[in-house]
Amino acid sequence: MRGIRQLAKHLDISIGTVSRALNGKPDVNEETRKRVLAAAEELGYVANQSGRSLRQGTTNVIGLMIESSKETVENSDNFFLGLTGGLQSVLARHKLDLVMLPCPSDEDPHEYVKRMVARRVVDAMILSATQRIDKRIDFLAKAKIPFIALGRSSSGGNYTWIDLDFEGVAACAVDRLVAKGHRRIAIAAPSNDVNLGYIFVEAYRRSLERHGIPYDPALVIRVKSSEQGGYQAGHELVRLEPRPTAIILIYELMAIGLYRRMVEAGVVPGKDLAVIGFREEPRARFLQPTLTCFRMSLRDLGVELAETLLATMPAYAEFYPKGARSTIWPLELVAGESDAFSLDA
Amino acid sequence: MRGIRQLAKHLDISIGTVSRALNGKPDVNEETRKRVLAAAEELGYVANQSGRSLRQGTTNVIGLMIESSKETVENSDNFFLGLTGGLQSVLARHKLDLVMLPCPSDEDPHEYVKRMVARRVVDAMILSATQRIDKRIDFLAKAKIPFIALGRSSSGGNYTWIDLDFEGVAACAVDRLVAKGHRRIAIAAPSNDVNLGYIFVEAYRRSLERHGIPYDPALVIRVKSSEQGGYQAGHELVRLEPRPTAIILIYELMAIGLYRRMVEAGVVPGKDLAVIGFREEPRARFLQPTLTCFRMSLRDLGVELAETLLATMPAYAEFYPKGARSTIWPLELVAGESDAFSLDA
DNA sequence: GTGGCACACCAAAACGTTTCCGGAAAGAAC
DNA sequence: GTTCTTTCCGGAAACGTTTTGGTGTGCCAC
Repeated sequence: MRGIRQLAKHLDISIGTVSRALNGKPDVNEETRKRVLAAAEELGYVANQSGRSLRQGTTNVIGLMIESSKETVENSDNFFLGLTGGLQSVLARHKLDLVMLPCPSDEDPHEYVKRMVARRVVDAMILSATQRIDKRIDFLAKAKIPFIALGRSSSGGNYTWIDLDFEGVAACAVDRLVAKGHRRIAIAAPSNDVNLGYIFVEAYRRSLERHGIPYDPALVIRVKSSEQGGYQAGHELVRLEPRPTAIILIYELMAIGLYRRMVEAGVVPGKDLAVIGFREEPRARFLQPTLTCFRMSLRDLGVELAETLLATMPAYAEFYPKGARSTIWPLELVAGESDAFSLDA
Repeated sequence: MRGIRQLAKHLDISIGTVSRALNGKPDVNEETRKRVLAAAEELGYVANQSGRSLRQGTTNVIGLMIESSKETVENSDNFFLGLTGGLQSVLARHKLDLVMLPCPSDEDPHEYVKRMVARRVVDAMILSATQRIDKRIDFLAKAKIPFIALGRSSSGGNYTWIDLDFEGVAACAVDRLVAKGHRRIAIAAPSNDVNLGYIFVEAYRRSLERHGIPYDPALVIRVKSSEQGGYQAGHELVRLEPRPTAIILIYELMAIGLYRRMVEAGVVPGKDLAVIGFREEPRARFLQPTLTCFRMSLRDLGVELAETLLATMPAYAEFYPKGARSTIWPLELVAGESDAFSLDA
C-alpha cells in the first residue's frame, strides 16, 4: 500500500479528503488541508500521474511536435528550444508539463500524431512545420484534440494558428530596397509545398507590384533553407543576366553560404549586392558585413503560443478571456550593413 | 464502455484474451489472435496508455533531458535533434517512445528530474550536460530509475555513461600542431565546473607534456562555448605575449567569432594562426579558411545511447547481451585549411 | 421541536488495462 | 475407464487516483 492511501492512513483520514485537499478542491477544512499538505511534503508524496490520467482522462502534458527531417535537424537551430522557455512559463501556471515530440523522419507525421494522441501521451499539441495541406490539422480537429498550429495551412476547418508576419517582412524588405534604388530584387525561398514558401513569395510579389515593378519569376530562387541553400542561391544569382542588385533571403543562415559564393564570384555583399535576411539569429551575428534582418523574441512567441492554446482548452479557457484568436506575429527590423548602400550613389 | 471491453464484446471474447492476443502473450490460439488483431485494426483500437501504465507501473516512454539554459538554447545547434533519429530507431523496436524534456532554465535540474520521475512521465532517462558533480545521477541511481549519462561525471556510484573522446581529440590536435612546428598552443574551453572543460584541458596538458612542452596555464582561455566565446578567446589570444601560433577550440562555432576577431587584429587564420575546432558542424562548413575539426555521427551516437540504456533495463537487457558498458565515443579527423601551414616554412 | 442548510468528511465506484488463477475440453498414456 | 497433460480461455483482482453520493453534526429560523 503506497501512494495516497499511505498518506491517508498516516493522517488517519480518508483518501478522498486527502485528494481534495491536495487538489485545492472545496469541501475540506482549511486546518485539515494544511495538515495534508505538510504531511505530503514531509513524506515526499507526489501523485502518480498514471492513476490520475486514467481517472481524469487527461495527462497534464502538452506536446510540442517537431518534424525531424534532415533539413529541420540541420537547420532549425534552436528555434524550438528557444520557444520552450516561454511555453513553460505559461504552462507551469497550470501545473502542465511540456514535452518535445520529435517525429521520426521515417514515420508519417500524421500517423505519429495519431499515435501520440491515442496513447494519451499528451492532452494537446503544438504543431510546427505546417504544410499547405496538413492532415494532422484535419485529424486533430475532427478528434477534438486541442491544438495550435505554428504556421498557417491551407487546410480548411476552424482552427487556431499563429504565424510570423511574412507579409510584413517581405513588404518592409522590398520597400527598403526600392528606396535605395533597387529594381531587380531576387528572393530565395523554399518550394511552394512549404506554406511559408508560398506566402513569402506572394507577399514579395505584391510588394513589388505596389511599387510598379513587374514580378519576374526568374528572380525567385527555390532552394533549401540552409547554408547550402544559400550557397546554391548565390550560384543561381550570379548566372542571372543582368545580375540582380539585391536579394531577400527567407532564412538568415543562407547568408553564410551566399556570402561564400559571392566572394568566390568577386561580388562584394553590402557593396555590389544588397542582402536582407529574415530572422535574426545569434549564429549570423558575426557575418561581415553585418546582415540586415528581422528580430523577434522566441520567448514571447512561446508565451503567446501557450496562452492561445490554453484558451482553446475548455478547462483553462476561463483564464484567457481574450480567447483563441489566430494571430500574426510581428518582427522588428534590425538594420545592418548588408543593404546600407544606395544604388544611385 | 469503450476500449478493450468494446473490442472484446465485438469479438464475443473475454477482455483478458484480447489483451493477451494484442500483447503477443502465449496462451492464445493463433486463429484467435489473428481475429483480434484484425478487429483492432478495423475499429482503430489503440490501448489507453494511462490504463496500462497504471497496471504495469511503466509508461513506455524514454526521456531525453535537455538543460535549456540560455547558453544551451543559443548554441546547442541541433545536437539533440540529431540524436533523436538514432535513439528512436532503436526504441521503436520495443514500442518505446521518445520525448525530449527541456528543463526550464529557472528550475533546478535535480528537482525537474525528480518531478518527471515521480509523475511517471518517463520510465528511463538520458541525461545530457552532465556536471562534474551531478545530483541527478545520485538521485536516479538511488531511486533505481534506469538512466544513462551523456558525458562523464565525477559523481561516484555505479552508473553507465557514454562520453566523447576528448582525450583522443585533444591528443590528435596537439600531435598535429606539434608536428607542424607549433610550440605555443593555446586552448579555449569552458570552466572546470563543466566536466568537459576539465577533461579536455587535462588531456591537452598531458599531450603537451608527452611532447616535452611545458604546460602553461596562461594559454588556457576560459570562455563560453559560443561564437561570442570565440570572439572573446580571440581577444585574449592577441594580448598574449608572445602570441601563440595555434589554438584549439572546444567548440567549432567558436571559430566564427575567433576568425572575426583575428580579422580585426590583422591576424590571418590558416597563415598566422593555426586553428583546430572540435566537432564538425554543418554551420561551420562555410568558414574561410575551412576548419580542421573532428567528425562524428550523431545518429550512431543515438543508437549507441539507446542500446546501452536498454541494456541497463531488466525488461530489455536480454536483447542487448553486450551489456551496459560505459564507452568513449571516437571522432574522426576532418583536415581543413585552418592548420595546413607549417611554422618552420 | 422541527425543518432546512451548510460544512466537513467517508465509502465506494469508476477509469482501462494486465495478469493471476482456475477450469473446460481434448487428447495421450496407462 | 481413469488419470495426467496440454491448450486455450473466462473471471476477477489489482494498479492509484478522482469524484459522486451520502451521512452526521451543528446552527439558524420558524
